[in-house]
Amino acid sequence: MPTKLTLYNTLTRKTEPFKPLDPTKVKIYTCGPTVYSSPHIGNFATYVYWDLLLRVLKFNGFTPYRVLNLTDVGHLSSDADDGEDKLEKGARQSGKTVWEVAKYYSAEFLRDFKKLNLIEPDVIAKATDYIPQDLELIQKLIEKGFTYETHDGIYFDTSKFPRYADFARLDLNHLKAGARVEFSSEKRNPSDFVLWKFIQPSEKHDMRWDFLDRPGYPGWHIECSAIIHNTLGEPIDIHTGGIDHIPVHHTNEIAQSEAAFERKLANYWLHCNHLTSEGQKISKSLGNGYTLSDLEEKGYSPLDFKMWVYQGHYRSERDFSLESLEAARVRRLNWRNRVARCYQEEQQNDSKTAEKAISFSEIIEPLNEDLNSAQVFALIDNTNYTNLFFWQTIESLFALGLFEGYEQESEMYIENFIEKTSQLASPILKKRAMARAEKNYAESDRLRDELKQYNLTVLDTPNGQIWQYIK
RNA sequence: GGCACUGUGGCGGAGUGGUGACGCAGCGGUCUGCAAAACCGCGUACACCGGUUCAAUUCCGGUCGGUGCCUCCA
Repeated sequence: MPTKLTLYNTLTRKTEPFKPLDPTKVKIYTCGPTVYSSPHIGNFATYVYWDLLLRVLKFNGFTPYRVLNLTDVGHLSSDADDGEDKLEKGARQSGKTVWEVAKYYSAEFLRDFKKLNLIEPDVIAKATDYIPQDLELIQKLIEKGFTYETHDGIYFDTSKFPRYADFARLDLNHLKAGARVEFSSEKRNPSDFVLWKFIQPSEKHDMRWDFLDRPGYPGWHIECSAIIHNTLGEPIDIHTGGIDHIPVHHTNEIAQSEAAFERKLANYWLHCNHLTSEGQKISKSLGNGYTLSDLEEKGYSPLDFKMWVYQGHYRSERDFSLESLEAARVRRLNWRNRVARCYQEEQQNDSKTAEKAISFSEIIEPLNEDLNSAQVFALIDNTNYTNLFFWQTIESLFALGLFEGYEQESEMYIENFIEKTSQLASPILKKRAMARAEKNYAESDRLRDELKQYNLTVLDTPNGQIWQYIK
């Protein structure tokens, strides 16, 4: 009996059985990055986790349909007084236009997304492509009386939405006592947030759109509600994001969407925890945190990082270090070599049975319990008898590049890498077998060295030679 | 100040009311031209103090430590 998928739902704070509205189209929305700087490993950890969610959904027979947004406008860099958004700031610092900055970092994000072997979203929605939809939504909220206007923008009045505090279980009274929070005097409630920001005549803001006969730009939260409404439609099945989004962004998103459309926004809310890096919080504003390119320069594949991510649970606090990445790298290398070994064994005797291999229901069981990849990895390591089919299944779930090779120059994954490697190695292995038969060990060792240029070595097993990857 | 999370061997990291997974690192053995792999074996790790219980790492309370959010962030 296969197990049923259960997921931890922030909405109820419980692990619940997953029941989609429509199994043939499971509607998923993922809060994407703000494209104003290079994404770091902490950012990517989340997309790595949600990639597993997609693959586990597929494994359970569902068909996910997933929208990811790219925030290329409108997030303020600091307090409301400042009024400068992060993209504009990035542009000013680099001497580029905001549009160029957004384009540059979007491309970088998508490139790294690919490097991690992540399933491409069905829709990638740029915030700037949804301004009319934002305004439509804001107009609706204005008409319904959820908003008020101040000199600097249109605000959502959170007191008009009684369920406002429910999602994050906020204590709104104590929010007021916050030590670090300063309130705009024009705001009616501390938790009120801006839907649309007016650009003051003295302000420089390259990205601008007219609304109510004045130039302005969207607030931080509106795009997600507008994009969901126009690409998926409420309610959606799963909304994912980082844990930091619970008290503000997602709380506000729910308020906007549910006030406007009077339907539940999402049935399941999944939040992953944050990474720290070598003991320190990773933050864009602090400017710390490795990028995937940093790791590549140190000789690690993006997929080594992926291995590292899946060794832990998405809701745990994780601390990244190069030392633990090295452990993940070696583990992944060992897996790739096990795959290579299976390949060579099955080449030799075409029907190798893996009667002691673990069953697929054993693999899926921990994954179905709120995506416990770490436990599956332990099962995999405990399984001595595997075959190629087994590893293909593992690869379909984790996409760790066990069958592929990565070419640094072209930044492409090479398919059929094992076959190609085998073709390279087999003539050398043949010569070496002859040399060993003649006890010509000098020649045998020379041939072993020759394999190094292909990043390979050779093992002498009781059943003959087997090539293996060195790194 | 408010809210939440967390403390497992050298480094990571699952999990459970009743012999403490797994990876990396380390050690011993079998095997081996060498090497490696493979296989077998090896570590007295569950912060501390109470409580509940026949039994707690697992539940409850407290202490100490760490972290996150409440401000843009995944």
